[in-house]
Amino acid sequence: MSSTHDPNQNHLLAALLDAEFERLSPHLELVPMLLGDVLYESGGKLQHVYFPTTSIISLHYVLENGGSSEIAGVGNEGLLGISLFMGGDTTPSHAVVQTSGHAYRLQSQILVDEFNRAGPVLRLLLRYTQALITQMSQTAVCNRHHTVQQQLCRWLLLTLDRLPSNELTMTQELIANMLGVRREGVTEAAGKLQSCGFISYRRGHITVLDRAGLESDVCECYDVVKKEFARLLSDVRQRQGEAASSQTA
Amino acid sequence: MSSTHDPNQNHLLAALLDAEFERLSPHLELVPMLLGDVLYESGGKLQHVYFPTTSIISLHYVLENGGSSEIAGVGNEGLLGISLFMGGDTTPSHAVVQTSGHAYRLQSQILVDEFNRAGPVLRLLLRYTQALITQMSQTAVCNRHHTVQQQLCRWLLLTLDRLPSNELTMTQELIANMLGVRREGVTEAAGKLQSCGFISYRRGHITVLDRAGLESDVCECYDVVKKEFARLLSDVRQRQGEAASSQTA
DNA sequence: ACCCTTATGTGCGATAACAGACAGACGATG
DNA sequence: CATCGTCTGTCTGTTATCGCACATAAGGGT
Repeated sequence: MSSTHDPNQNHLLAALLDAEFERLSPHLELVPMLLGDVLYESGGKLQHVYFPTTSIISLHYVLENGGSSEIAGVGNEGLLGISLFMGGDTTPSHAVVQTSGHAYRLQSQILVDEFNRAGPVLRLLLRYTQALITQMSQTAVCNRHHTVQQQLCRWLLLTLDRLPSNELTMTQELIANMLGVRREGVTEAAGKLQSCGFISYRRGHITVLDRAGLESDVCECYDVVKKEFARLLSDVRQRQGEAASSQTA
Repeated sequence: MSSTHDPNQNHLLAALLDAEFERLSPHLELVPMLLGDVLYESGGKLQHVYFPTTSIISLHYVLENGGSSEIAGVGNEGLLGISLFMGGDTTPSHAVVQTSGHAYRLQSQILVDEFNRAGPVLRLLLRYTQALITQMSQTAVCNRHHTVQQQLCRWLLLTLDRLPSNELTMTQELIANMLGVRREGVTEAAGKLQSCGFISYRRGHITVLDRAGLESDVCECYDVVKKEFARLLSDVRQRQGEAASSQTA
């Protein structure tokens, strides 16, 4: 990874047909994404859509009392900014960079114009949106029925799938904000995972040592989301059959 | 309500322009919807899309252990079957009739064809889908952070907004399934609301006596959802400027 | 090498919701 | 009017998570 950047690192961009890619390509702008960057707040209007390559963006809702929960993450499998083409321009959610890295961005209007051609790009983006809906829905059920530890496993695995390495830079406090639980709850759950040998961590860095171990602890929600993404998006990897098509984990 | 049925009772159908409505109208079929009817299960394929008029449909996810949670409701403000035009054909969710009544249905292909014209219908349906996304997201956060009683208030108000009367036919057991909590939890919360004089109930029938009372107990989630629906869909009430445009409660 | 910010560990009590069991009471049905 | 299935009320104990307070430690900056 690292030094060379390529739009194909984003699965949606990689799935475009040549004709569509050629139209968009001149407008793609590589931008660095830094941990904590706020891309929009509730009701804010996006100037760009972002196609992450090595970064991960967290979509979450914030309550009046300060509580919050992540409802979905956006990594190299997707894009940030669906409200632009869905027609609402804004959403009540917040978008924050959860993992530093890069993304390609596009002026909103460029994507909207392409969407309005009502061709393959529209169909691809709508399929992605449906996969995102599944992720949000499953998160809702998971919030209700599963333990913090199960949810931590789910979150770790979903994050891991979007990263090139098995190490993530992330404090337990931030994870707690994502999951909408207390920091101490994450400390406890992470401690158990570490004593099982599944992960090891030190001040803001988590290394996954035993992916299978996490998978044995995770709730079904992880699988549901992964399978739905695979079903909706795996067969659209159309252009340049090359590169890692490891969508299904 | 009752004896006369009119497609305009569904806000989405009412929002169509004359030209689009004329195309779809001959294919609309009025069907009764009975409490408990299963319209689809996880992965099942819909033959029709449904535009509820006096019925309400619950979308929920079911876990392997039998637990479940409603992630959104669909009443006269919307339609059931977004996965058909989003491109996935199916979703992992279940759809069950929550309140008996009627709906207009349309052969899937008819709606998909209309959607593919990429005209006003596409734009309307996508705006509705975005509103639905907000509802799902807010439900996810609400599941995490708010008490059963607050969620019961939210659910009662959202249901009430879709009904012509202030009485709903619904056992506490069914409500518990919707909210993803125990039946006893609903009994307790409903008991408090009754002793406050906000509602009264008897074996499967709940009458809302003091709507403002419920609104004073509800969490912010109700307002967020209502306002987002109003923002996204109130200005699309295009055809026949008549009728109750009381989208905003 | 030191300090000092910041991340992590841990120990309370409090609370909301769960799990299961059972009593009572409504109201449809015959 | 009597019966019986089903809905509702309530009790017990248990558990997960919260909320807060504070101790410890890691590691970057000067």
